[in-house]
Amino acid sequence: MSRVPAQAPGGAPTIREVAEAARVSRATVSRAFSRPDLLRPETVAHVRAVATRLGYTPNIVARGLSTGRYATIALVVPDIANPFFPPLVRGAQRAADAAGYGVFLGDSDEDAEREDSLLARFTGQVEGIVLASSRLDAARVRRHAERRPVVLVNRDLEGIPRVLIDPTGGINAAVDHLADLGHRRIAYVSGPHPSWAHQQRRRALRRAVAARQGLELVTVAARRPTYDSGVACVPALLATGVSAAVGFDDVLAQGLLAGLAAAGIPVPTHFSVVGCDDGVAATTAPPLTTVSAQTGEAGRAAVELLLGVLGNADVRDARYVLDTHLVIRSSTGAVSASRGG
Amino acid sequence: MSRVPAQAPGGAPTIREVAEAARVSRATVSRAFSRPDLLRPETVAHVRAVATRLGYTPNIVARGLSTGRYATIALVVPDIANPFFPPLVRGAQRAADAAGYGVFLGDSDEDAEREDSLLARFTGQVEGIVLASSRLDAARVRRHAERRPVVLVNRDLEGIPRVLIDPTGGINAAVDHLADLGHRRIAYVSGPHPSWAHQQRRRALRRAVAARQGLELVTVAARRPTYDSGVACVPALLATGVSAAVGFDDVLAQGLLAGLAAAGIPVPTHFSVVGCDDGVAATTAPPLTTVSAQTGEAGRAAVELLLGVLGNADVRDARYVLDTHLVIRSSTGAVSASRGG
DNA sequence: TTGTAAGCGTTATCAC
DNA sequence: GTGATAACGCTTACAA
Repeated sequence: MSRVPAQAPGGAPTIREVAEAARVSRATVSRAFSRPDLLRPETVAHVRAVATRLGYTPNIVARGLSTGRYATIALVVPDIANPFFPPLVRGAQRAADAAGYGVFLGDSDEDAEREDSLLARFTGQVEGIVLASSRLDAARVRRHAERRPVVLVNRDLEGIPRVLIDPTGGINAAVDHLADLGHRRIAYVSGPHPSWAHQQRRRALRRAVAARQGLELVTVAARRPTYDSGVACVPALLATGVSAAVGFDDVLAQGLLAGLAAAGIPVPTHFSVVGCDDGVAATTAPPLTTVSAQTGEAGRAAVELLLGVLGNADVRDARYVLDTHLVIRSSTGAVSASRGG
Repeated sequence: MSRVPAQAPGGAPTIREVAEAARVSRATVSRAFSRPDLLRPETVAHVRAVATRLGYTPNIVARGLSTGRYATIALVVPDIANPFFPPLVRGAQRAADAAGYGVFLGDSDEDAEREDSLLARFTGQVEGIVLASSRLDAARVRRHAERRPVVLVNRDLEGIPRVLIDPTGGINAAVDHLADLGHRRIAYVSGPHPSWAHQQRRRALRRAVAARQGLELVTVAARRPTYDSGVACVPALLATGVSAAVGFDDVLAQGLLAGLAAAGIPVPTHFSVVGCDDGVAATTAPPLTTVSAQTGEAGRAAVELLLGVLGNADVRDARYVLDTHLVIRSSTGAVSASRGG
């Protein structure tokens, strides 16, 4: 067989060349890297020296083919351009890197079919998969989880390890905060209905409001969790007569801020807005009071959970819950006379 | 030898099992997928049917080991959390996916050493590399380019294919725009000195200002291209007595906006701000007038260039230049009486 | 402690 | 048109 050498340009040296140069067998070279404890120290030193001189690095792909350990995981997100994900991706990639793992990134573009085909493709070449805010139905997620270890982020499926961002703490604090400021009627500007995060946030809000005397919650449906959609929601929001709103996420809340400004309603003196995620909240105008989530930590935790599964740790049904807290900035204030709840 | 099977959970079928079930040789199964034109149509159909029944998919890693074609590229960025990169990553991943390639993502965390080690790791398992806004010195970039095909984004090294975002068009338009509004003295709030993008923007600004009568450019050094740094720059910016500023990027410009607001300077009536990139410009308050770059397109183009190189297209010294244009929003206005240039 | 050789799943060469 | 078989680069029983 004579094909294009795998390491085409530069022709990276193989284990065989190192073996010949060091006058040992290929097995010995292999062991000098993967099981040095089995070799005489001098042998290890000698082989390593020769390898370095030749610029040899073990070929991870070939090793993977032999051992089944590809040292690679996949991370699939619905939309890397959504500010929620970059910190998560960063945390995940960093944790993987620290463990010597490479990360395949997949962007499903919010599309279940696309996500499905990305996963099908990855299955053959990764050891495990982190699925963040999956758009797949439970059955399909489980199907993939049968073929490869899967860790979910913000999706709660029994039997599949998952890291969940629990909005309860932050939402409770937000409702307390708004109540303290004198708000009585509060709106939730909703997220995408099938989203786990949306379900959780809505439920947490309902409970928080129900637990406090004299508060009322109304829901305003946003078309999509985008800035533009937030802007567009403002008339409907104002029509409800509330004096404060909690947005599904920061981006939506930022749109609310812009729409309110356009409508001539000053924030926070005449209307209060709370965001979620703390992704862009620090840089809005005014800076958003928001339910802060540890997004990067979620990415990190998901990867560590996955590595745990791969290392046979019995975390089959792990459920790692990250809590949230309220960060008070400048988009919330005392209820005004004109719009008191 | 009896090790953990490569496709551990679920045990994906191999080419051998399909061959046996279909009563043909492994070679025939292989050809049914990679060179169906060499087989009788009925054979192809039969093999494919059996494969489907068994749930067989060719193992990309094994194929890669045999052919040297891993169907995988690497994309390395300095900081995925910087809003400039997510659209680029998205464009790149999409283009790669369309060509059947997987994307390894690396985040160098703005650190050259880290970037170096990421690249060392990727070299053995990818066909080529896209290096966006590399923090590596030219020598090191070239060293990597010797081992694997590399395409650069926003870095201009002769002999290495690159896609460049040329700020000239947008900057010229921005200077015209500001001049038309009556501004005479304009500040450039600078980016990181070693950055190619910064060098280009500064040079384009200098030229644009020099080409027009009665304009003057001053430079204000930002510590880093961040929101906070933009806020912190405002006193120095105001001390220069200019009436308008162009920020290195949108994030920095957004900080300027916030700092100006905090200083009680209304934008755009008393001060004008222009950003760069058009990453977050549409959602600032007020919405930023900005030099819009086709970030996603840059990612797409880089990948296609790389795939071209891999397909032996002779683009060794390709230099793909994307131009920019000015998007006028609400952060620029006529110079005020009090701060006229 | 080290070497031999089989095998990971695929493709390419060469027969038939 | 299809089948043997060696090879891709590496790891790992098993022997020595």
